[in-house]
Amino acid sequence: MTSGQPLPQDREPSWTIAQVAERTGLSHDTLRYYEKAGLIERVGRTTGNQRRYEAADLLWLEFLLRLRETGMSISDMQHYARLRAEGDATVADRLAMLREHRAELADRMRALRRNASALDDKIEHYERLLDERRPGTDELT
Amino acid sequence: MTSGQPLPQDREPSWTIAQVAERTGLSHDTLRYYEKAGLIERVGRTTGNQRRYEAADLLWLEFLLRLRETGMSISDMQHYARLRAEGDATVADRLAMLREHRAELADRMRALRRNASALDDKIEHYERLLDERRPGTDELT
DNA sequence: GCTTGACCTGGAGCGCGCTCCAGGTTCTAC
DNA sequence: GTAGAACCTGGAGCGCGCTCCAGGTCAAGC
Repeated sequence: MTSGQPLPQDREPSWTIAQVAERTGLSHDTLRYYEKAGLIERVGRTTGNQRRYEAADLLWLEFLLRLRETGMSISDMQHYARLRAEGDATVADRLAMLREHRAELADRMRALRRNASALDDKIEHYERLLDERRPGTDELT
Repeated sequence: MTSGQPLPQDREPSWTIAQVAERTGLSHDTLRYYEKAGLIERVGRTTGNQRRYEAADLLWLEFLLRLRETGMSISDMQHYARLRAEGDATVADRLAMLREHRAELADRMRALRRNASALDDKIEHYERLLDERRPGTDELT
């Protein structure tokens, strides 16, 4: 009867907050803040109340970071996280959120491309302007 | 001797702050804030001290908005505006700033594309998941 | 057992980019 | 000339997304 329950060494691997911070690029404070804000469900603890992140926590964090990097606000991520916590019944709602976010992202990317090419024009303009001002450089070589 | 100096009706067109706000999508407060912050050189005034924006002001504002929309911070825009105010001698510096900004923009756009396609995968995954859960819908029609 | 560094909590503070406010002046239309 | 809308200034306030702090507890190596 020593092997019915998972023994300590059978447990899935877990990471300290410092390791997760290192890996995600988030600070300790930000990780704790995300948990306090409800973006992450309460992370498992040691008997001494220290966080131990598991693989699933890391996957979720990576997804959150993708949302953040594509410009989703904390409050929208909170909304998404709440839906997720409610389980499979909210899959359609989450899909709708992702589709809307994706569409906004497409808009922003279009705008960025437009602005980027306007910047390119300006840069080219400055380059020509500088070339014209130092015409001797070439003639002397 | 009545036509040597530009008469009032010869003046170039100008716009009130409300018209510029309407046109740029910025609020009155933001326009005043940008001027106070040194992003815009002091705009011309009526004798009664009310702002009258001219064509050159609008062009510069549009350029600033392009920098802002591509993620440049106010303090970097202040730096750029200071260089511009110093005149042609700073063209090379401004070009360097624009090139760096453009490179950062390219990086961010690459990251956005990566994240966008990861989002697309997730969206597809949810779509399949929903389809599988309601297999009857098709069979009955 | 002790030391030292990592970790905990609740709550205050901060930098950014505006936004709002009070109290006053100017412009426009009648 | 007057009413009402638009504008002015300096400065306070705000929402966001963290970041820092104080005052403690816990864990790992010696």
